[in-house]
This record gives sequence, C-alpha cells and structure tokens, in this order.
Amino acid sequence: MPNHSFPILTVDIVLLTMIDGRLKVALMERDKEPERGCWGLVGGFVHVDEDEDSSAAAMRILREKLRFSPGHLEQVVTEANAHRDPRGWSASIVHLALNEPSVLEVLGQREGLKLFDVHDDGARLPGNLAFDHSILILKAVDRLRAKAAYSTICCHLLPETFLLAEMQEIYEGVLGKKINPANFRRKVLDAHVLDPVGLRSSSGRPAQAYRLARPLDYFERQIA
Amino acid sequence: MPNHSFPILTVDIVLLTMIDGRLKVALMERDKEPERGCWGLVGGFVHVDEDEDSSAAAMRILREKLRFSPGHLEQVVTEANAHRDPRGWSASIVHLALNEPSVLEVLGQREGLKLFDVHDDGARLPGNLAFDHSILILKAVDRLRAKAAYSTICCHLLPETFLLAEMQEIYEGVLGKKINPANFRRKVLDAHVLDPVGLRSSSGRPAQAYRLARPLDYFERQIA
DNA sequence: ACAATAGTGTCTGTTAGACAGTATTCA
DNA sequence: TGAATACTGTCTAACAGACACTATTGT
Repeated sequence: MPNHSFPILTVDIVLLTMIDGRLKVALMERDKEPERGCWGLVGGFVHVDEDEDSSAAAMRILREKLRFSPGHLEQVVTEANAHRDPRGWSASIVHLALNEPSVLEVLGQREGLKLFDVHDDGARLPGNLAFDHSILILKAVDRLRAKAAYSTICCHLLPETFLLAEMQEIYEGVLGKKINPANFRRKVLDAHVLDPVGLRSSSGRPAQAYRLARPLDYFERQIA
Repeated sequence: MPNHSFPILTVDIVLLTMIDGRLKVALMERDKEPERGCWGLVGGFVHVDEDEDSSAAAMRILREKLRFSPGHLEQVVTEANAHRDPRGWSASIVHLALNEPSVLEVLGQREGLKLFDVHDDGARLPGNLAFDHSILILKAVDRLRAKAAYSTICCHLLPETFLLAEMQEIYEGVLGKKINPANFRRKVLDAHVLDPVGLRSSSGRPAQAYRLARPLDYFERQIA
C-alpha cells in the first residue's frame, strides 16, 4: 500500500435515528482493510468522474452500499489530518443523515448494518471502532443537539406524519431532558411550521396528526 | 494542465476585520494561473509532508504568504464539487480568521493584500473574484453573524484590551443593528466573560477597559 | 364510570428592550 | 459651566416554565 503524495478525500455519513427515545447510529462491519472487522461509518472515496459534489458523493455511497436515500442530509465538518488513516494524509467530509427508525431497522436485517446507542459521549459504542469514527459520531451528534432547540431538524427523525407527543419524545431524546407538553405544544404551533393532516386514534382521546410544512433552520423562539 | 484523477484539496482563509463599523475581507491579487489577475482568498494546497492537519495548513499558508498569525481561526465549511476549479474536482476547506484591523492594515501595504467591504450579500466585492470565492466569503460571514449574538466570537475583531463601547460597535457592525448600551453592558457583564484591566481616557468620562477572560462559544442569554 | 391521552387557561419569575436619570471627565 | 461620554435604575412587554384544569376517546 503506497503512501500517496496526494491527500485522500473521503465522505463519511453519520446515519442517525431514534428508537425508544434514544439516539442510534448505524454502523457497518468493515469487510476490507484497513481496520477490517471493525465497526465503521458508512463512507467511501469521492469519485471525481461520478460525483457532482460532496453531498452527491454521500448520496451515491448510501445508494451503493445500502440501496437507500436518507430523509435529510447535511455537511457537519471536515476532519483532515495526517494520522487519521494509515494509508496517508486523509480528509473526510462528514455528513449527518437523519431518518425515521423503520427504514434503518429494515436495512439492518438486509445489509449487515447495526444500530448502536449513542449516549454519554459514546460510552456505549463498540470498542473496535474504525479510524477516528468515534470523534466523527460525537461531532455529528453535537451538531444535531445544538440545532435541536432552535430548529425543526428533529422532525427528520419522524415519519411523514406524526403527533405532537411523538415529536416531543424525539426532542426530549435529543436534548436529553423532559419538556412540558403544554409549553411544547404552544411554542411549536405558534411557529406555524406544522400542517394538520387529520386525527389518529390510540388508547385515549384521538390526537391531531401533523406534517412538517416548512423546515425551519432558526426559530425566533426556543422550542425547548 | 492535466485533469487529476485525484481530487484537489485546498485550504482557503476568509480573513475578516472591522473598520469603522464595517466588515472587511482581505483578498490577494492572484499572480498565477488559473484566474491570474483576479482577486482571491488567501489559500493554497494542503502539503501532506508538512501539514499536521487542516488548520495547521491554514496557519502555514498565512505564515508563508503574509508572515502573519491570526488571532482566531476556525473551520467553516468544505466546498467540494466538480466545477469550482478548472484544474479538476476540488475540495476547499474554508476557514474563518478574525483579527483586529491594525494588523491587516499594515499587511495591506507590505504584502499586496487589500481590504474589501463585505455588505449586502457581497455587493461591494470586486467583480473579478476568483473561483467561487464570493460564495465562500458569504458563508464565512454568515457563520460569524450566526455566532455573534450568542458568543464572544466578535471580541477577536478587537485588540487585546477594549472598552465596552468599542465592543458594542463591533457587535453592531456584525449584527447590522443598533444595540442599547445599557442593555448590552448588563448582559455582557452578567456573563462574567470580561476581566477589567484599568481605565482609559478619551473625550469624556474615562471608561473601564476589559480583556476577554474566557472565550464563550454559547452564552445562556442572548447578547444582542 | 374510569383510565388514558389530548388539549386549554393561567400564574410566576426571568429576560429583552426602552428610556430616564446620575456620574465623571475635559475644555 | 457645558459638552461629552460612562454608567445606573427602573418600567413594560414578551417569554419560559410550571401546573391545574377541561375534553374526548376506549373499556
């Protein structure tokens, strides 16, 4: 394996979802060197002849490795240094991808993907994580948490339509604290970012279901 | 000039300062192809044999081209696509560098650097800007503005010690709005991020001078 | 009727923003 | 003494957070 005189350019995707109020990251067991047998992020090289830009590269890699398109994809940070990859000087453009859990649970059975709990600064991640991927995961999760209280970003962890109680559970999981339901309702509805789409019944009074009308990067008011 | 099969990896630095309440970006006239004669950001290739990581590359480039170290440097975004550079598929890791104006004004005379007003989505930038540098500049400025209201980041546009009135002028310039002096004072001092360092006299009552005690990435309260 | 969940009204303490007023220097 | 700038106190409206209350379903 030669030491490149060009830096390596890769894209890594931190695939997150939430199950039972806990954030989960989807990792693949690496079947090639380096770090064969370790758990790692879904990622790959940029292909200069195929990829229009870095997010297109991320989409292609997800399509090729998982046959799947994420609900939400955004660039988080670029981790670039001499020592993170034994093959040479390496830059990874790290992306955050958010999805409702059902999609990833299905993929887990078909594609050798596994979901790991992301909590307490990665304490529950597997011990044999490839490269600096534990750092990349934490940076992506930090970004999600930072945006949560002031944006609708967490709605991408929900299905197309959802109840306020479900949305609240997601925000509680991401922010790591309980939220008062009455206040949460008031703030979210006052922001006019949700469209009502009919009722849904369960084990009590039926609840209004909503759809995200317009994704909002920055609320005026803090949502939680 | 061959079309590389590896992507190009560069670092570009958006050098900002504030003069008379207006944000300025420092640009160099390019003396090499491509885009020779255009104005461009200070930037260059990552050198895999010299640079430990991307911010070290940024520091080296500033040292080599301007013989200068910035007061504050942070990564903003990575702009990576097939068309931004005629030489081939190119990724630029964009950094934001903040400095007090005196340093850049001196450099402007010595090193062929020039300061341009950054306002109204870049309306006053020179017409012949290299590559996609106008986009990179706007993204860096957006980042600065987004962090301003909740952090001490703007203090890096000030000298080591400064008055509250000077600090307020900086925040007003970055945020683009007037701030009530009494409220600004109260919020900043309540945050306990400044250390007093003696008085300074000018044309009225002498004012308390301060030094930034601890840079704060996120205030609890909004500063302005 | 009761359990369960959805949704409303209201109170309290805190904060942002506005503004009047006092303090200390120089000319 | 007056201009200029620094600093303080206080009022109001908006907001976050807490909590009691009503509403609507299934069993």
